[in-house]
Amino acid sequence: MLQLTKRSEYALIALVHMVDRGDEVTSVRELCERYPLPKRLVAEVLKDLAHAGLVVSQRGSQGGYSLALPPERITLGKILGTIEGAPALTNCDSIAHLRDGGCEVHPTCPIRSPIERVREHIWRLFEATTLRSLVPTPQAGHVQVVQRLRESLAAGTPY
Amino acid sequence: MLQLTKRSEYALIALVHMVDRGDEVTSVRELCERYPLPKRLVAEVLKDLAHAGLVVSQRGSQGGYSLALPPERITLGKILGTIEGAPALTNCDSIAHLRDGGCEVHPTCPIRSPIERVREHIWRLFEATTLRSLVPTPQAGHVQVVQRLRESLAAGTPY
DNA sequence: TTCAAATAGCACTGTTTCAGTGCTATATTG
DNA sequence: CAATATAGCACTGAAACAGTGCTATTTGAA
Repeated sequence: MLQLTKRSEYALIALVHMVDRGDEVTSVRELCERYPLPKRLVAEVLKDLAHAGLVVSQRGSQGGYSLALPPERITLGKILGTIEGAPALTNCDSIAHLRDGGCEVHPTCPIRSPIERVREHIWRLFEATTLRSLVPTPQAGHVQVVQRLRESLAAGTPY
Repeated sequence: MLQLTKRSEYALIALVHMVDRGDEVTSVRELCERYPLPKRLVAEVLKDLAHAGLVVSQRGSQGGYSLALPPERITLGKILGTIEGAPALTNCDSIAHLRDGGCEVHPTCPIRSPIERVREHIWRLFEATTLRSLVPTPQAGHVQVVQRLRESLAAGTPY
């Protein structure tokens, strides 16, 4: 349940790898030599990340991808939003559905607003989680996320 | 992304409705008269909830379902776990996959343990969210969830 | 007793989403 | 020019999901 797609998984692997690489470009070939990933699919994912401005591409021989922003400024929310689309927990608040005239169950639907709060909390977690904090070695990222969550709770917002 | 299934949505609608009903049984017909839901599918969902012990069924005429536990003791985690199966964010830690010898990418996979922490945080949120707190009218539930999250953070667990 | 209303159980179908691939064009380096 | 990369677009097979068909069983009431 609530499973991330393979695309998101590959995106995270690639991005974390690029953090280690620093300014050097990372090619799809390099990624697939280190991890057993399907080359063409990883290429598609990286194209999406480049289109979203999270990575920059260098075409041609010796080309590849590198981070477009420092890893502290790339959030898990932005990554997942790019690969999997806008966040939604129930079908009520999917953008496509709202465009068609809103939730059919609403306003009698009793779970819409409460579940939305849960969704928003998860989304805040994703937006508070930086790419830097996903890299195992430095511990600073984790502290930062906990700090921001504390602030979020202290601000009085439910959940 | 991270969309709940229709089954989970129907389960939540039914359970919230049962909170309002109190000790009186709620039939599938009653639910589908109030909300525009597919009757047979809602019936399947309620059967699953009954099998998991979250609701008790009363067969025969004038039968239906009612909560097997007070709404304070039914968690969102238990509900979603029942309808959608065990929680997993990446494909690495799906139970079926682990049974087949573990993640193919691991141990070179750099994102396994960090993303697992995110998953655990979301799961804790689900387990800290009671059915009572999902019912709009009383505000006590929300306070309770925030309190439990504060305790979780104060205990020093990351995220 | 008979009937109607309800759950129990099981299997099936059509649709959608997803993982992965084919193919061609374009850019860059040597 | 040739090799190696990304850019773009479309397609296929498989899996998950929404929803339905059908029959059996239980219960309450006429």
